[in-house]
Amino acid sequence: MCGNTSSAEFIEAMKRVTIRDVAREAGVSVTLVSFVMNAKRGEDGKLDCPVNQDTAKRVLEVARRLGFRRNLSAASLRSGKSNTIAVIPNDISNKFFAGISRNIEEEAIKYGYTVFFASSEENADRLSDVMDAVLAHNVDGIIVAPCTGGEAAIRKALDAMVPVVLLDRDMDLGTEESVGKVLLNDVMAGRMATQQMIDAGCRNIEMISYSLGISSLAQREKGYRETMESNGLADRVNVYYTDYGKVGDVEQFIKDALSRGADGLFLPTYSLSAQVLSAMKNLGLRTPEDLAIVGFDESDIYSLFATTITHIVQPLKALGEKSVDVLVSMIQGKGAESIVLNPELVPGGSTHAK
Amino acid sequence: MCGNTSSAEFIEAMKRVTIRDVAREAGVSVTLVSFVMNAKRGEDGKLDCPVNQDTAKRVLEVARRLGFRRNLSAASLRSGKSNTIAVIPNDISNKFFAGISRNIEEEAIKYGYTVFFASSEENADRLSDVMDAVLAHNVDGIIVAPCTGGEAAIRKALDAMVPVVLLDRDMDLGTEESVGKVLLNDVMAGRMATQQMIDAGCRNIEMISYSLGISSLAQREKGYRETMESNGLADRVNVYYTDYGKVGDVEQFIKDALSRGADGLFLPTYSLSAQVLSAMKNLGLRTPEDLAIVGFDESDIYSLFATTITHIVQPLKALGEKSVDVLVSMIQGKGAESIVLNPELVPGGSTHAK
DNA sequence: TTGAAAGCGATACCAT
DNA sequence: ATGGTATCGCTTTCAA
Repeated sequence: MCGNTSSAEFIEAMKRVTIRDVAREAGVSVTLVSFVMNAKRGEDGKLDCPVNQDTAKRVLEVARRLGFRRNLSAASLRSGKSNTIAVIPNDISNKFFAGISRNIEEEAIKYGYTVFFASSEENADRLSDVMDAVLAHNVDGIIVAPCTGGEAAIRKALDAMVPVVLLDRDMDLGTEESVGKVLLNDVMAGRMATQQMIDAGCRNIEMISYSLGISSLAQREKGYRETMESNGLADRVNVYYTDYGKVGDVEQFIKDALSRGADGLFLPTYSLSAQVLSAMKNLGLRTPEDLAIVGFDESDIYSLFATTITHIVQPLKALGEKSVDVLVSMIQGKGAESIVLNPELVPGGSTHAK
Repeated sequence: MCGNTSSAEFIEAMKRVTIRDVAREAGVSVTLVSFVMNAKRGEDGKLDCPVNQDTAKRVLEVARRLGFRRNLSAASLRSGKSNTIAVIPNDISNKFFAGISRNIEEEAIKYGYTVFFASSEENADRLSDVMDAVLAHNVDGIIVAPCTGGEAAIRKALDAMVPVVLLDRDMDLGTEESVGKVLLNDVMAGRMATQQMIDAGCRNIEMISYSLGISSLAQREKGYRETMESNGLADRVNVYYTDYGKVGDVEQFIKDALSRGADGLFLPTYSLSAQVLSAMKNLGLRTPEDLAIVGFDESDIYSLFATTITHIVQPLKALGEKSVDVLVSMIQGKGAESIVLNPELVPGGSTHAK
């Protein structure tokens, strides 16, 4: 039951089973046990290490019987690697992250990495603390969706020579060459959304955004502005900035927008889309009759609203996979790549021509 | 700029700064540095360790200048503690977890713990792997929302003497006494939902659930059955089970339910609620006229549907905080507590009396 | 208040 | 194919 411990009173006080215990019990050296425990299985099921297959089998059996579990702290201390990567989204509870986390995890497993998530909660100080924690844990690499003011925190990782991949949000760190990037073509997203409404006959298209100072929002806005300009609608451009987390002022904005003749609205995030749809329902407004709408990210709300809502979707699977690919190749000493992926527009009733 | 390293070519090859480097540079022993680095600040801002305040300040200053960062692998190896707890939700991208993760994190920080998240993705094998990973990382405790068949994985943690708190879902592990629990009063949730529809005049109330075999769903169903029975509607009880992740059969079920006279529907999870609302919209059904509805968990969809939807909300903040409280007290050697919290019903138009 | 030294449990180098 | 042993960076007695 409990290996060579015969008296029940020892069970409670049982110390952790170490590689030495296994070695002694199996009659081999710790070196051998270490080899066996770290060997990956070849496609034939055999262990690909310089150890006799029978010895290996015996070691494995003893380890299982004794309940051996590798102590990663020790391994990491000695080897400097932990086979662990950290993922730090700006907000662990948001839509974008919910959709991408699983893809990241699955891709990481393929490379043999374990993934831990820790949230910065859109707060630079918190990001700094989280960064200290993951660096203290000797992670081999970090995927981060940085929040405003997070430069210093990210530089910590760079100073510690731990590879970093920026996901979803770009950032100027000075030492660009050493940072990987996996981003959405946000300008294109802004263009697609705006053009869709123009094609539907809208002229006075406005936009609501957050005053967060993050690249993705700035780029989506850029796409909106460019498209308005290239369609001769430069003078109709209007962007309203609300605070992240603040609720309520969106309703007033919509009323104002309508009173000045707005006929279309671009919403560059899921949460803004949800707020606006909710406000429109409260105000008894319909889309596209009263206002054309293009939202962002995937959600049940787009199909549940009275009219289905046109929205921009991000290639979450590709974003997740690529961020891991880029990070792993950096861990392996290759250079930092930058990848930009294209969004897609899912047409709905909210941009039907009137 | 870089401490005592004067030549630029050394910067690239700079090894990790250790406690010894700090000790040498500050002219003290490593013991002292260790004391200082681990000291917590008292309320007066002074360090509460047996070290001269001036010496301490000097050490701190040197550590900062050299860019010292504690190696948690070494600390954890030596001390056996990591000041880290792991949270393993059944699905990192689901509604319940999204709402609770922040509360868990904030409560953990109060106790000085770092938290890492890792998802089991509703899969027992995956949970087993994740459990190996977090145990290898020497976490001090684990909060887990177990998936079906996860007993063995959880027992691993128990065997390793790492405290475990079951969140959201109960589970029979044999050795009950050593497992903490923080659960919702799911029976009450089922009762509240059902009673609300009965009060609105419904008689033929049905329920859709998942064939997942998890306690929370079973208990919610129990509450539904009990309430139907105590209202003399035992013969009207009908529960349809769909597969988690499967989409599409809900629409057919609704049609069937209506054809046999159903007038109310209890949806015990968010995802079921979303599926049903979507199906109802496709079918052109209205609530409460065609069917009364009670959904689960908080979401934008409940206010965006043509009629607002009555739903049951869980005390996410309390669930998150309590799970950490219970875990920490277990880490401190106190006994395992079991806590059950009550749900609330948020009334909406979907259960207005007809 | 301070320091010397013994580990914690792996890995990795060097033998054999 | 296998074994001996010196580390990795920190905490933790025990002494001074």
